[in-house]
Amino acid sequence: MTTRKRYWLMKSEPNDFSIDDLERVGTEPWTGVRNYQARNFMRDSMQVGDGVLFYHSNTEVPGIYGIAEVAGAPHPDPTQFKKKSKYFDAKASHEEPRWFLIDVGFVRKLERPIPLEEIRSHADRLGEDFALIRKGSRLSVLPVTAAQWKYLLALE
DNA sequence: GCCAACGTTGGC
DNA sequence: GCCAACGTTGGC
Repeated sequence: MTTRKRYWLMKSEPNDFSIDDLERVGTEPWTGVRNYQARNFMRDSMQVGDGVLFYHSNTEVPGIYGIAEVAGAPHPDPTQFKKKSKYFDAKASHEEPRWFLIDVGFVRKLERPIPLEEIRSHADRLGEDFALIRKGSRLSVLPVTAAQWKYLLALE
């Protein structure tokens, strides 16, 4: 059974992994998410072909910098098993993995980044429940409605 | 670098 | 199950 295309926003610190890095490598396994809500979105709700807004956090001008897509089915995050990784999780096992990820594929960079500040100024149109601008929300993987997707990209 | 907000851990 | 302590996120 197929389900209609969904939309997401995924945050990354550009010092760590930027939209330019994604353009270079083409596809990247989204390792290192250690938040259950974000994991659940990747494990349970994301489907190949879903749209992804690529967001730069912890940077001079935080905002949406590009478009990506879900490029692979969910599978266990290999870094949880690697003792030397900073994402190692002693409570995870191959039999019972705790962390799952999807692969993210490059689509395009935005002609013009959409700064968080500008996104905030459209809060009334985007809705109070939009997790990106909801007070206190720090989710690094979050759902975007089709209407929000369209509205945000119209700002480009 | 600061710090508010939030999530997780662990003692009890 | 409560909640204090701690760690992390991420804007500023």
